[in-house]
Amino acid sequence: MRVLVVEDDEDLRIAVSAGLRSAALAVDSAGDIATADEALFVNSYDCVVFDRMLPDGDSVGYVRTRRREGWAVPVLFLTARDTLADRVEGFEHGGDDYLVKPFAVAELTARVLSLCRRAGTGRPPVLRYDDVELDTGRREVRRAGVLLTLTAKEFSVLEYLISRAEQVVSRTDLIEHCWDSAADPMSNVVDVTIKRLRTKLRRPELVHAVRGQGYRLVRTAE
Amino acid sequence: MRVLVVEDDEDLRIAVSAGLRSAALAVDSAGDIATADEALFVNSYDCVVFDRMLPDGDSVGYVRTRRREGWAVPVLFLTARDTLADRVEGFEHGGDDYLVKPFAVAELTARVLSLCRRAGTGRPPVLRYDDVELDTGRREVRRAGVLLTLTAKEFSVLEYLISRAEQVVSRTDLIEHCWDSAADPMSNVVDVTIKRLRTKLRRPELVHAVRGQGYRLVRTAE
DNA sequence: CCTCACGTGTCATCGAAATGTCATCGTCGC
DNA sequence: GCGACGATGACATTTCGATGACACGTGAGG
Repeated sequence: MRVLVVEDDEDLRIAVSAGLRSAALAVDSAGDIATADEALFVNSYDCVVFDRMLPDGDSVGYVRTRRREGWAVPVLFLTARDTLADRVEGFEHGGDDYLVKPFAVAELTARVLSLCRRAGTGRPPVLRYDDVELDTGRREVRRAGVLLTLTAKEFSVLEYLISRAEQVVSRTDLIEHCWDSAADPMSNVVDVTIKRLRTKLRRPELVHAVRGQGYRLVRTAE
Repeated sequence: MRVLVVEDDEDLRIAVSAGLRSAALAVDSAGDIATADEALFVNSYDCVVFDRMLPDGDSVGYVRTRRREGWAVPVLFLTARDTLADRVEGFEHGGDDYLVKPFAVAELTARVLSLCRRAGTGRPPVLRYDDVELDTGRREVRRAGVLLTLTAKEFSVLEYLISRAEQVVSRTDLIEHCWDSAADPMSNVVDVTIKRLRTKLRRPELVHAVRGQGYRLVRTAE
């Protein structure tokens, strides 16, 4: 799960990013609409957190424009109390949410996670593949009923793999969805993470390497 | 994102193309099915906008034919109100959409973007030829239902052959599509790969050599 | 403030699998 | 039967994933 945070106040941006990261999300951030627009163009995000007022304009207007083009990524707006009134403008449509400043980072995190989940349009909160169960809400993984302790990255990678069950997922896909833009696409982080995941799953064949293409989950009946 | 617009009315074609370009899409256009077919052959598009009636035929028929070959690019049809009735023919299947003339360009743009996105999320296509099934998402190939383990090159070559089913494909074509530019066009890599592919398919006659021309898939009516 | 545990990323190495090269053989069309 | 071209098997090379060791940063707790 990858999130973009757009907020001009640097302290707040850092705090929010840190909070989201601790929930196993990959976070990029921007300080204004122009930078955000660029990031949105280059990467794909599961959710965007927009401060309402930014140095180069009102983010609601920006989002509304993008929506007309068919853009559908869920957005959470951060509003100052005095701008609260015009929330009825309807920007909470399209599965969006808002939060009034000041707010608890934990609260924001919960909402962002909920938005990400909702984006999967009816995607069940507990993903399953073979004897693996991944509870997106509790952030728990069980294999054959046994609870495993996965790290944030491992969880995130497994979640993505399950959501694309049986399909081949390239390293690039994984880097784009589970790491933020600071990640080096040339390194073998993905390999290493997969290896650690395999070890913890205690069933290495489950995550199958497709030479030159990436990885895919396979039922081990083969 | 790259889109092909097929429309015989030049004014409309220009208007539509301009609208789509303003949404940051790369747009090519054609005035009839023949030209469109050529463009589709040469390039790959994320979406195609087809006028329903074209000087050289009904585009629905064309699309249906291509679909049978496993072609899966999403299509949006532009229909005149009086042909609307037969939309129930079912051409909106396979992730397709239609729009009744006259329409707002903004509306069209939104739908095209939505189709492009959906294409990304939807299941990747399964190509078929005779008793050979090639699942591009899982990177699996089955013959007569039996799962085969092909290498990346073999897969890529087979994919290309199926996408050009029954057509003669020259070695040069194959080198250009399945190898990177470092490949030596004088070597016999292609021959060797074809040989390995034949062996794994356990039905050598399927990939038929056309002396001096290249290779083609043939149904073994023998 | 120090230390320790943990998450995460980097690197070097190893070995298997994939790919390419080459020499030789077979066969198709004239 | 001849010659060109494709088929084939053996062998060489390259590529890529797996793996273990290690490095760095951070946060909790003493």
